[in-house]
Amino acid sequence: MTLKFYNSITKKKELFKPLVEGRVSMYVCGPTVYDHPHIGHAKSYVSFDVIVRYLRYLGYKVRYVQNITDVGHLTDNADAGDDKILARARRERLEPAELVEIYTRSYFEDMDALNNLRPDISPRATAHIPEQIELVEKLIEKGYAYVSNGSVYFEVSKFREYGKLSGRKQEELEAGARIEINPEKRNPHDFALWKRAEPAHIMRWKSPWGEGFPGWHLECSAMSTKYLGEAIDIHGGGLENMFPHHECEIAQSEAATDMTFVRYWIHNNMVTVNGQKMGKSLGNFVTLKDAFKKYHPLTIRFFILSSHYRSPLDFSNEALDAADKGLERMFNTVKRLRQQTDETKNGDSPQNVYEKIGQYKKAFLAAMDEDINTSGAIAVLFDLSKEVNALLDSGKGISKKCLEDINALYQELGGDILGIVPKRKDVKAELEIKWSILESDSGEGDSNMLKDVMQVLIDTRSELRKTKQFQMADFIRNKLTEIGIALDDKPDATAWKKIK
RNA sequence: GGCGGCAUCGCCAAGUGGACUAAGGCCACGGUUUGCAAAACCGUUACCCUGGGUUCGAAUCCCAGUGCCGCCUCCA
Repeated sequence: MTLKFYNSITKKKELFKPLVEGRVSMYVCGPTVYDHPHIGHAKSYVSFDVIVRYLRYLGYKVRYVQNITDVGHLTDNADAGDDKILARARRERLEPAELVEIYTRSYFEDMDALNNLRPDISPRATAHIPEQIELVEKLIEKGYAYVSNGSVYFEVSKFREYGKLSGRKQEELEAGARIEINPEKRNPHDFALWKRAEPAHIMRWKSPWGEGFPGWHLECSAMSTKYLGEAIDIHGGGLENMFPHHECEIAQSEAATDMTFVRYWIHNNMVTVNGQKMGKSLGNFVTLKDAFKKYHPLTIRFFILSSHYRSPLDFSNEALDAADKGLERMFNTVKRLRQQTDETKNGDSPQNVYEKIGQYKKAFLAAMDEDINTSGAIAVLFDLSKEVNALLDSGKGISKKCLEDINALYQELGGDILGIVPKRKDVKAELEIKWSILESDSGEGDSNMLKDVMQVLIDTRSELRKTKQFQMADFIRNKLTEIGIALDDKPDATAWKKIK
């Protein structure tokens, strides 16, 4: 195994070696479910999905935990005001639990559409209050935390290594720079483990310190420990969470266990929209539901994977359009391949084809091994497609077995690992209805009547072409194009598809 | 103010010391194919922000500059 990850805490690419051979424990910070997921979520979770898929492909038994934060972080600063879930629930006149349920479902819906595999465990923060309280108690016992007026704070100065992930030194953290001084804290950088609930605060739980709610870094420490143990292999999340969130997680967990919390920290970069940072508070975020109206979810997945997970990604129509076309090109090849597989009876299985398959596979895996270079891996898939198209064009009789093996390679690399090449469905039906697998509104919507009418038109046009009445033939084709149907004349038949 | 990142063809985007005379996608142009198209295939398009330096050798390392961005407040 030569898989390497860029480890944020060492700032180096490192050979990946899990704690327990053959097993990987992986925790990724999940969404706060107070709104529909946006394209930033897509980038993050597609990136980690591919990491999980690849680890599994390499034979690791992965336990992938991704939390659902259903108790809000605060709206503007760390110490005052409503949390986002409460604010939103109030606005929509819903119970917080109701609100959270709606957006949790929305989240999974969109992640499913993007072809992300579900995490093995999706623990809810509110379902783990006892574990969180227990962790706070432990930190108080060990002298890392103190109670102040019904709240509990972590005393940062007690944890020497605070700052080791983000590179921030405690002395450099400017006191009160953008945080209001909170008189309950001994030091402005101390962070809340448990907050006292004001009377109006609905989401509240009983605790040894009175009624309150957990601080915003606590759930990840508590739940990752519960499901993955005190030391885990991989912790993933967005770059913006490096500080303070992950830094605080390290402090809490390591102070409690005296162990190294995480071996590999993996951070993915952010999405910008037309060059501008996209942020929930900036209000310029694009929800996935909106994006899906314009682009197929697989186009968005492909677009995300066409750059590196540690690079920022700019979401623009031009870039998405380009991705859409690129993906369609790849799909066309796969489709041709599958179609020809069905039609082939017998032929050769040339040795050099198998040699090439081996080379492409090797190049693909080499790219993935280098810190999940999906961009490079996709390039290999395009090289392969060029080769396959040439092979299909060549007219040489290739055996069914050989074509099936090429398809299997697409399925393995583009499907199992990257999740962009759909599984082979009923290709026959697929071809009749739409030749682009990209089309989302699948053929089920097409009535038999439409198919019959199309067949009549195509047959009529074929007759015209046979008798060289090209003007009429072109007239039919042009008229169909105008109403959004494209014709494709092939040597033996004519196919049609709906276009945008 | 502190910490960190990025700058590669018209656009997107890999590559981070030697087979780079720099991958791949989009776009454009030329060709093959086609009745004409579409699709496909072939070909053409970059000295890697600027200026120094290290090295036998740099897009890749170091220094300076310019520009852009992120984090330091919740955010994937």
